[in-house]
Amino acid sequence: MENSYYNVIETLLLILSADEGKLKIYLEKKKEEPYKGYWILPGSILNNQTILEDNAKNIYQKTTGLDEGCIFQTKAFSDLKRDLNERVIAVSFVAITDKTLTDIKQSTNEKAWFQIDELPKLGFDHEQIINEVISELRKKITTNYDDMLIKFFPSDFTLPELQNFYEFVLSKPIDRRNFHKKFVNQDLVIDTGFKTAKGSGRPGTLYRFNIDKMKGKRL
Amino acid sequence: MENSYYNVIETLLLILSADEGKLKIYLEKKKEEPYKGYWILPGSILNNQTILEDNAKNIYQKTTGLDEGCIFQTKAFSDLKRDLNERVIAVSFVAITDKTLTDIKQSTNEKAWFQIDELPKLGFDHEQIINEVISELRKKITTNYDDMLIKFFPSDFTLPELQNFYEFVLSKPIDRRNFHKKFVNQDLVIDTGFKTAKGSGRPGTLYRFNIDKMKGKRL
DNA sequence: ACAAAAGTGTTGCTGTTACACCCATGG
DNA sequence: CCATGGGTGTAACAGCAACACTTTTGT
Repeated sequence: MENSYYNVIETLLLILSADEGKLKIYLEKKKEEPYKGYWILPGSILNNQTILEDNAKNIYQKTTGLDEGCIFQTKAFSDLKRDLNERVIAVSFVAITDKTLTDIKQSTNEKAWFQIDELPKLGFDHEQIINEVISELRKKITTNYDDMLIKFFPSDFTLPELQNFYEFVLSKPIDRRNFHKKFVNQDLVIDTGFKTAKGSGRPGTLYRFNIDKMKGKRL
Repeated sequence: MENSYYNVIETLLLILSADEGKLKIYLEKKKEEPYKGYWILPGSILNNQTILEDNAKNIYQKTTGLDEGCIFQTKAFSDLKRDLNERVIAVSFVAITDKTLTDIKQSTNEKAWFQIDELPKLGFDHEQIINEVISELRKKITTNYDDMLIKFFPSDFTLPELQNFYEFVLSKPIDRRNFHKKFVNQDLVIDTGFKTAKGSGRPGTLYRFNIDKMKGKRL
């Protein structure tokens, strides 16, 4: 590999969702060598007539079938040995999907969702990329920096569900009464009037975020 | 320009400093066409045997003469018309320098420091890049996210000096007594025992950040 | 009736806000 | 002695942390 000012760039997508009180990521199983049988992030090589954002959106669309979505750039990775042959620079993006889109949540032999603390064997440096990006993201979610917590709950949720996710991301437990009080007393959530139906135990109140109060709110 | 999977990448450096209570940026004046006489960010084309971080460090070293420094990656810009000929992807980095390094602060015809709210005529899309990156950074400084405020004050400072910078970045005034109390009462700063010498008016107490208390502290 | 999950109240502490006067230095 | 800039106290309020029991549902 000779010295050159031309570089190969790929876009990698971390498709995430708050599901069952966990932070989950979508991965695909590699069907051919190299890394056959390993899991990888969806991605695509960038051509010089496309901007990074469009490349990321295209992957998102092809992968999930969704047109809209919260997608944002995170970090560029440029280690010389990232790929097996020439150096490929990866620009990572995060896409956040609503937990209620259960149709794309079906696991098959080729694609599946994983809790970010239970990742399978990953190809290339994708494990490192996921860890770096998620580590940054955890801080943003738990402080609601860039309104990141809101983005994971665009539709209705119960406070225990929100708390489970929050505790999972924060990796430590929080007092339930204080958590509840904070959101209700400060009008950060709005009672939809609906309750959860199924399951044992008392049904939970379904809330949604009060965007006006929640935007810019620091947790 | 034909379709290809090879891309040109440049690294652009935003060298910043908290000086005289303002946030300032280092710029260079372009001596040749295109954009002759306009100001631009220092930068360098990336070759495929170098990682982005090293490229940024090299620019920093050549520009400031300093070996060490707080440098971190911010965002990649990939608009098709960024450059005049083929599309060049810019990966921006921020470098924060100590305000006390006054020797590199000397303005010449070719290089100078500007307050980020008083930028000169800029070449390429560098104004847009600066605005985007600084807009993100302002939020981090004022909330001390990623300990960003600390990074701008590695050495001694007076509380009024810190407050001036803070108000400049936040773009709104703060009560002096409350600002003082916050930092002193919570032991976020340590009295060095020294005072400012020159100037009219009562000398100010020189503090430095109490790193243990300040790390992770949210303002 | 019991198991499972959701809901709630009080108290003390800590930090925030709003507000006006005194102190140390140089000229 | 005056101009300039730095340092300080208090009271009302808001949010946070620590604490255990009751309510609603399904089985």
